[in-house]
Amino acid sequence: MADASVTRTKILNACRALLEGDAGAATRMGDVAKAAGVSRQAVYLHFKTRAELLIALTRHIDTVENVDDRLAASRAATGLDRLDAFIDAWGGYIPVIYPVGRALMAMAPSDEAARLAWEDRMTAMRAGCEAAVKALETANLLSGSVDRTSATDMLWTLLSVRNWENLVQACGWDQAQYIQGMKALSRAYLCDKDHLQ
Amino acid sequence: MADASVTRTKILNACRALLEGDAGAATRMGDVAKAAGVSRQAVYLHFKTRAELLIALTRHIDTVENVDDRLAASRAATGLDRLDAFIDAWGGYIPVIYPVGRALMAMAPSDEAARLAWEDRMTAMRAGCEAAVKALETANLLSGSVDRTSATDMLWTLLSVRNWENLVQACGWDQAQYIQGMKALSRAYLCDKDHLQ
DNA sequence: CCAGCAACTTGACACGATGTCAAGTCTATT
DNA sequence: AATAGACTTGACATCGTGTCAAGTTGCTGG
Repeated sequence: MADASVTRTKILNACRALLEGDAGAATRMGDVAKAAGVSRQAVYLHFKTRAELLIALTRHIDTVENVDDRLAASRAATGLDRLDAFIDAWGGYIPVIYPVGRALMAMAPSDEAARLAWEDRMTAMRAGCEAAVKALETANLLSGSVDRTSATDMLWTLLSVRNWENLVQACGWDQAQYIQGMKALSRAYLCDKDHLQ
Repeated sequence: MADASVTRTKILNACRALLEGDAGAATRMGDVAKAAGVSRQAVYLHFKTRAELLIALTRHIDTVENVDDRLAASRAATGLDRLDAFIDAWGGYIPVIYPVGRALMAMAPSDEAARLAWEDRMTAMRAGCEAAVKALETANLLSGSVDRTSATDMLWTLLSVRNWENLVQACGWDQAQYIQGMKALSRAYLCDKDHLQ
């Protein structure tokens, strides 16, 4: 399939490296081409638009970094463990997709395709939040003062990439602190105080 | 002073109206000019760049909407009341600056001036978070498991415009729900469970 | 009354990035 | 040797920002 083309892969890898570098989200199509050692047009032959390139890159990273495996662990757990496992899995994946995510988020206001693609990813992540909330509910750990939807909304918001960005990038938290903080935070909000161990 | 110029004010008001309208953050300099009933150049005579216009608009809104008065109430309160009052004040102000903030945030990745200006505002907001945390600490209500800085970092993150955007715009919460949710959330994280009423 | 200044208009233009187009080159395959 | 596919080259359209220069209008002080 087209996904296996050598050039295509070179472009994706070059793009990823640039997004992780100093230029970051400002990376241009020409920069990608140069870094991949191909012409600018070659990039357009594989990806019709910049948004398409970035979207393809998220999928490429998902594959290379095994998102599915990462998230599998959380699906096995129940109760509070499930919440923790999900935060470990997703929270641990954020730094991985962050560079592309950042670029995609940056162009979202002006590019419908980018916006939709990122929105889709976030909707998928929301399903994980919902499952975690359901697991809490099943274990009778969900606070009586929040319904399932609000709980999901809130957890989804708390685990947003923006919040990771703020804590880790702006506040200088390290990854472990972030994970711990998010576990404590969501637990504090979602669970009844007296039900906690 | 220049801030009083009729044309300048017309431009600011037109810009604000457009940012609050459908076009939103995509509002162009030409659109502003047209809406203000002046030439595009007139806009540039008053504001050197788009970023400068947006920054001036935030200040204009601050004045018109009395940010200072809004925040004054929270400065009088102590303990848990201070946290609540701050959330009421800041949380109630978010929808007001959101349209400009959104435009400023959208251009932040590519425009240093816009980034710095928004960062400054957020730093100012952080001071309010820090004061609220200090008030909790003074009242001996701050959880023993968080230090003052992490508590401030977290509260600052929770009260970010992005989180408001996510809950209110994406999840469809109404303003009152948002305020209530944030109060419950920050209280749950920041305060010791047994110290709560 | 008019000289002069300040604010605004008009229209052209440079720039930087995306995306398009057409023609040419290179190479593997048959 | 002909063909097809992948890539290159270089020109070009588009769009928004920001700049520039020359004109217009209206107010004001001498």
